[in-house]
Amino acid sequence: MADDAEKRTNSSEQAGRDYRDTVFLPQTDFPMRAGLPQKEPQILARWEEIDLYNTARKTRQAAGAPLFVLHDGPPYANGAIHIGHALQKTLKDFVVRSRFAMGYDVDYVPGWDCHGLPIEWKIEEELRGQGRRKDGVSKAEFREKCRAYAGQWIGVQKDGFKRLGVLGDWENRYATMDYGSEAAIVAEFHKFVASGQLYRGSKPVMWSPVERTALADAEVEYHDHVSPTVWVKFPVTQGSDAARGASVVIWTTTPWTIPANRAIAYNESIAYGAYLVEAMETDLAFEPWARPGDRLILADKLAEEVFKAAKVAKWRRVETIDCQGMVCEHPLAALDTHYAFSVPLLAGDHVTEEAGTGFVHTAPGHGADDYVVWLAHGHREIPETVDADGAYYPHVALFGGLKVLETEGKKAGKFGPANNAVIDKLIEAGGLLARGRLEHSYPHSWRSKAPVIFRNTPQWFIRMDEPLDTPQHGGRTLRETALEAIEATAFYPEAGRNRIRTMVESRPDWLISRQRAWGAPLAMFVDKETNQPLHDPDVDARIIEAIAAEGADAWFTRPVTDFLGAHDPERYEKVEDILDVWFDSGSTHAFTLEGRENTRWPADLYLEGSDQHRGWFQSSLLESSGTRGRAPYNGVLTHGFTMDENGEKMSKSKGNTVDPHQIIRESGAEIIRLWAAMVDYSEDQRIGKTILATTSDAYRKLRNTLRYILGALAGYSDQEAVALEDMPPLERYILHRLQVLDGEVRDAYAAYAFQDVIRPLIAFCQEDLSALFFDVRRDALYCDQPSALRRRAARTVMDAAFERLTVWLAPLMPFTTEEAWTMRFPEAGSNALRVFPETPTAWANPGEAARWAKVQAVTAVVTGALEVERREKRLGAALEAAPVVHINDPDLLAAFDGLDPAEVFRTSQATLSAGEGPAQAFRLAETPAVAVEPLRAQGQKCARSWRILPEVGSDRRYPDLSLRDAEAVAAWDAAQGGAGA
RNA sequence: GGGCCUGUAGCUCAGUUGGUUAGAGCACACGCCUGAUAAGCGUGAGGUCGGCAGUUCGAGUCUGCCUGGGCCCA
Repeated sequence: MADDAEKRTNSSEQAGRDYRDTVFLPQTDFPMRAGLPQKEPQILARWEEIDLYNTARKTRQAAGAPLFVLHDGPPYANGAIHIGHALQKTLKDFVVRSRFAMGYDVDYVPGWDCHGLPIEWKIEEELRGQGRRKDGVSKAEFREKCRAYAGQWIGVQKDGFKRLGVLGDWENRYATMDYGSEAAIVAEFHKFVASGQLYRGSKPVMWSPVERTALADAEVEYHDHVSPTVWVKFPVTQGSDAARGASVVIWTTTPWTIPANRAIAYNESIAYGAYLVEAMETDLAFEPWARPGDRLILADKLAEEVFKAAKVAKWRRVETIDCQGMVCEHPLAALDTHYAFSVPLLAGDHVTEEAGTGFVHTAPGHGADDYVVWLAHGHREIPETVDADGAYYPHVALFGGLKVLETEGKKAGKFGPANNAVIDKLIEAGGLLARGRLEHSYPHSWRSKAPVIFRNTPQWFIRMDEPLDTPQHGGRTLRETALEAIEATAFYPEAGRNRIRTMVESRPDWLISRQRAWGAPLAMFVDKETNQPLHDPDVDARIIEAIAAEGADAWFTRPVTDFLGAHDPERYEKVEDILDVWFDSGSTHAFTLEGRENTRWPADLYLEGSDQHRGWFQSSLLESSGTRGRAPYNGVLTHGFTMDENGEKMSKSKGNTVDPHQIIRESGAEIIRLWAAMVDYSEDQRIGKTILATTSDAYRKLRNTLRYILGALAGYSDQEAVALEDMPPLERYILHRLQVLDGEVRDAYAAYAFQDVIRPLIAFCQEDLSALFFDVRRDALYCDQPSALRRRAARTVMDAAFERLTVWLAPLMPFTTEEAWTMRFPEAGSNALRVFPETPTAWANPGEAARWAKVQAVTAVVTGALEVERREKRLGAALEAAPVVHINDPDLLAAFDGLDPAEVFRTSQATLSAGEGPAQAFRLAETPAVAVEPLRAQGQKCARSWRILPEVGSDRRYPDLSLRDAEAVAAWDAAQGGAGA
């Protein structure tokens, strides 16, 4: 308070004139508050107007720039964009814009995945809503509805992506449902047919009775589900003496598969024994199915558990059992001769003794392991027991027509009567030992959420392990080709290589057929006599031509004679299955990187979420390896998933989702972009309120730095520029920092390490510019004459910093840098078209860097000393101080050669002194050679610069100014026509 | 249940081949400034480096186990 009063008195005594007008304060229209939600759409409109993407391409092409191809992984055209989309498209845009800035011609065609079950399901839902049954709608109409639905979402998503500032060839976006794409996909399929990589197999596949379709692994999700469990006795008919008269007990959660049973699997490393039931539990509410005297064969480790379930109170192990060569009869054999076949015991490693009985009921048509072990023992016949609706075929004795799952109405997805019917018959036949219920993880359809079953179906597969006799393959199998391609690909991060390799090494043949409507067809004919696909290039050409003209519908609606030509229609079966959507997306490279201008196959980069190791990276790899003998990409970059603020997965039910539209509405797309730039995208990232607030703070720091530079550069032109050799040390240091950053920024962008761009740049703005350069140079910028070398040098360096910051940050923050650039250079064209400017190597100056490290160390002691004075209320502003700084280290002292210590310390005056300094002087442990006496500045306060100097008053024209300020005002007054005090 | 990845201050991240009291920016608290002002400068507080055990003279860094989280599969 006393100080304030004193200051007022001082200034009022000398208040001859208000010098404010003569001070060169920062001047700019660049607002401190961004107003991004309003401003971004204006900038987008401007980009649209100048056709930024194509202009950039043409400019680069005219300059003979090298090509960079980023091939877009197609999002599914269903639903609004979520934060995961936003992250991914933003990262892609970082790549596109940074490659443009590095001088490349960048090809980026956004695309959409359109076919498939989720859209079919939506349309079915829509039809149900209208009270129409799917059967009452023609396939053509159904597909038309799917097409319209996908088209609508492409529009919505495209708008969302463009709003994020994503640059690309939106006009020529690709879609897997475009007629040309469908034709290309089918042409790719024909290549597999022609090279003999396709075969028709019979295999139990995941089947959804509710949707009447086979499901890919990716279409299945696991949920807890309560199933009935049964322990079933299979009487032994062949085996050791101990085994005969006993029953092998199996345990299953799918009683309905018992009619399909053909074998029992056991494990040779499990110990089995024959057990005699001696007594049952008493006081049971029901009559148990086991009886004293029963002889049961079980894994020793599991016997107790089984007896508990069967309510057996007392039992005795009779003998060790060797399962090899044992044969049983089917538990329903007594009820119907249909089941009068032998049930062999087969050894299999998949059998464990963790739960059950140590024996696995084996129905080759209803389980993957069952199928494998069945084939491994030389069997070929796979019984077909259940139809597409999940009902037993009529030929299945005792159960014909019964449904495993309900498929219609409210009970759709619930168990049908099959389970209970089988259990009842088992009881009747005396084959049931015990029953129960179990909650376990069970496969469900990703779409309908209904349980799925394993069902034996004829399907089309691409072989993984057949040696291929084509020029590209040279006898290698598809698996070998793909594995070699993985080794030839760059992975960011490197761990992705191992991940996809493991999957490709162990994956089964590629099941590509689906019994659905909305997709590209397996457009081929099969010879009914040989069961082989028809190979006729003319037929294929007619198919492709028709699909290219009319879409996939042509295959389904045109008469077969249109395609077959001279071939006998009676002899050929037309395949009406459609292709797995992964085959579609795996073929995008074929119709996006080939047959277009100014692009190249293979792509430089595929960039997707880490889930796509199983998905698009792999489907593209297999498709391309099968047809072209290598991957369609040279590099693969993966990002993690976006979690909530606590690192937990987002879900609508948890209510922890973050909506990109809301962020855009409240803060702007730039904030999403900056967030994406600052996090480690290769791992899972987090987003939420706190994190977005932190991001906005970082944004403000960058924005204010640009704003201050813009303000300080008001009226700057190149004529003012100072040559490097005339620069003061501080400016040389800043130029050195720019030179270092130039290399760091280029390297980081080249390696897609956006964090390594933004982190150093934020630190540079904070530490070097704001806290050092701007703070030290404020006095010169505000008060030196425009002609003063010091001020001109500072502005020259600010110009260099502005030129670089705006372009280095442009790929990450295109909106703000565009705003700043056009604010300063309205006629210079879009900032987004600029290339990283060369930064002279002559700017590199490690000597200055070393000097300023020392200067900063000394400054820290000075500020420490002043801080103590402030705390003691002896000092306010640093300009009130005139510290005496004792430096007992010649090296540290020499760092101040050519520097004005008062300017560096931002005090009014300062004195450097060699030597140890008085004992009571302020010291810091880190810099023991420096001792500071924080004296008050003597003299009068300059009314213009506010520095306190003894010289104030010595220019009689301006008695309240320092000499420098007096000269500056004199020049100012002269320029204004002599007006003065 | 299996494969891969991951857990350093409130937030985002650094921490080279294991080596002195674990760093930065932001946020926070306090102070200064009031000519970058819904700004700027400074000072400070804040971490048993997910946990346990081991290897080592020495571990955030290496090994094993456990635990939380994620992706993919079963």
